[in-house]
Amino acid sequence: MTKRAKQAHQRAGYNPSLSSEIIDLGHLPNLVGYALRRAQLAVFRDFSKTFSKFKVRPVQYGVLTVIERNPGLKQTHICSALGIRRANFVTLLNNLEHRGFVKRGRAINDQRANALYLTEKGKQLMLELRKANKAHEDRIAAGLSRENRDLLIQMLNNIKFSADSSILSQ
Amino acid sequence: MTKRAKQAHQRAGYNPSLSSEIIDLGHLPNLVGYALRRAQLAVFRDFSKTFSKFKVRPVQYGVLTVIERNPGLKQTHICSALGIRRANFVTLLNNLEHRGFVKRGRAINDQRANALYLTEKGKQLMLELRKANKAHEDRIAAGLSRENRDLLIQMLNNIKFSADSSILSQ
DNA sequence: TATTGTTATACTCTATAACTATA
DNA sequence: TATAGTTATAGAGTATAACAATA
Repeated sequence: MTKRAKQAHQRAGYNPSLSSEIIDLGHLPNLVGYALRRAQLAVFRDFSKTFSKFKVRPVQYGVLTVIERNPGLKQTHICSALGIRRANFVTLLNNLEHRGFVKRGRAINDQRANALYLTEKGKQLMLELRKANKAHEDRIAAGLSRENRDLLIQMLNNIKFSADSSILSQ
Repeated sequence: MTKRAKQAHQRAGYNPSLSSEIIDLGHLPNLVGYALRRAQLAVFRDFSKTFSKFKVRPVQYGVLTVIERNPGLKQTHICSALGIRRANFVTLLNNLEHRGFVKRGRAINDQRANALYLTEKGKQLMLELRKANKAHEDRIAAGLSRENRDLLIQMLNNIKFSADSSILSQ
């Protein structure tokens, strides 16, 4: 790290010499919620680093994936599947459309609705994103056996459904 | 759900009749990052519901726990341990102090620093919060055996450290 | 009456810069 | 020079309300 970068970190409040090892976190490290939050932040950060050259955030990757797998889907359906508010989805989609990855078509049976498709450019992008995502996924699961990785995902899904059955209302 | 509540949900974009089961999410459900995000949102929501009567959010519970276990700690140390920016910690702490749970004392060896302590009211609150947290934790781990719950936390910590060694810089 | 997409808006979270007082 | 706490501020992310066009 350069001296300049170090000074920037200092101004922003980053102090690498302060280890949390000397501080008693009590039962926090043994709580599922705490472990989840820290893990999610770490994974999100690795994702951002991996996808920064594409200017694609996790939620955008999710949206592109769903559109690719379900061409012609309405905006509301995607919102429902991914837990995004209709209102917030508009800006997100505008961005993907302006960049030429997604196209808003007219739905056949409903003049109110848009049918969403990937453009050729969007399909090409997905080829790149899938490769990047593979590398990202391998990295964050590096310390896990195949069985444990599958078990982890199964347990996470189990938590999701047991703790909140109305996940779509977020 | 009342009709009024249902209409409020509708205005806000919530549509319970749209199940994501009919939509192909591709590989998303099999990605650690996606599963983590959904699980974390669900756990956060259960936490908020459980702690709403105390007006305590997850990060506040974390801060109170660390202060309780390490009386006299400086603000910077808590920030470092929990991954909170110094600047953002001020407002958070002001809130806990104004409500009478935490006290800013003067540090003995450093006139710049504050030494943080729980007040009696804060200690009493923690008795209640620990009970609420026990119920919350039992609920989100309801579908997991003791061994699997421990394994889950171990795996989450493993992800955290392998994906990002500079977690404190967040 | 209800739904789809949209705009406007507000609130929380997170991030950086810069200041002061001390070290 | 560096650190502790603070203020100001800007950017995400997420929430609700309300409207026009259409069902």
